[in-house]
Amino acid sequence: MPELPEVETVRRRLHARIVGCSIESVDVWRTDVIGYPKDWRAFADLLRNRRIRSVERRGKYLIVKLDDRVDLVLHFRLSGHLAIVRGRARPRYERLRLGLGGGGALSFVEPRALGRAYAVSSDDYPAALHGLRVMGPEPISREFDIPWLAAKLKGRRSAIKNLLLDQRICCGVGNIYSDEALFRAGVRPTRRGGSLSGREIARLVRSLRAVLQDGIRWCGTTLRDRRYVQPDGAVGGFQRHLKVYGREGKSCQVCGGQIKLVRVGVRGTRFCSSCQR
DNA sequence: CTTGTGTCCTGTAGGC
DNA sequence: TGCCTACAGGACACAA
Repeated sequence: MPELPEVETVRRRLHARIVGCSIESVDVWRTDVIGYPKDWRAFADLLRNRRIRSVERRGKYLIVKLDDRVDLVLHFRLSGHLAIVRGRARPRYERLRLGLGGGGALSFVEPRALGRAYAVSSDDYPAALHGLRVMGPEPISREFDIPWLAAKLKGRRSAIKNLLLDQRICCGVGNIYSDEALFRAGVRPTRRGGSLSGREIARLVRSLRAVLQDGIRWCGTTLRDRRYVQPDGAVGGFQRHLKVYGREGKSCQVCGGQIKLVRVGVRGTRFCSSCQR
């Protein structure tokens, strides 16, 4: 499940590989992964014969900037990834393919077909990508600071875990990094957002930054199901550094207690009941 | 405004 | 062995 560190890793790899290439062909194998425009032919027409100028990221969205102020925006949801491929062979679950010339192509692979691709001009953003418009600041930026998070948590009765997953509050964070950040901060995922002390909020801001930066440093988290791989097929390395996610029933590396699995809202949530209060 | 629930989708894991 | 069901997850629509 690509979260901020995974999408950022993909962004860096892709930037080095595809900037300057032109999109020579667009093949849409499954039309329901096209989020905007509604008509997949219009989507293809917007992208064809445009040159790739840069690859950027906002939260979990990957933004490929093209000529003439047209962007290709991708969201991988749970199981999507990109593959740089050569030749005519199609990866399993390829939903969209951009031919880049010289036999190379960028392939959008999405087994569950929940991920989406959008072709938007700058005017289209509000209509096409509401989530992007209301998204909060990047948690690894200066804008995401203690007063800002404190204001967002104030008076909130929802579990802090759910608030961290809210992209308007904490963009780029998903199930893995929210559990890891809460562990590092020593805060129980079930705590009501409004109940956190100033000290706890400060720890949480630091923990979120640190865990996301570590995730980027290790090129993301690839679990057994390989839902996230880099465009060249390489796996990430942060799974070796997870303290709670996927470790339910195992012992806490800090206190030796047993890592618990509970449900917070609809999400499976892992925590250590003695380290996190 | 906030909070909770249902929907999308399909491979995988579990029960029998 | 094989069928069936439940589940995972992020974003969003919608109800209360």
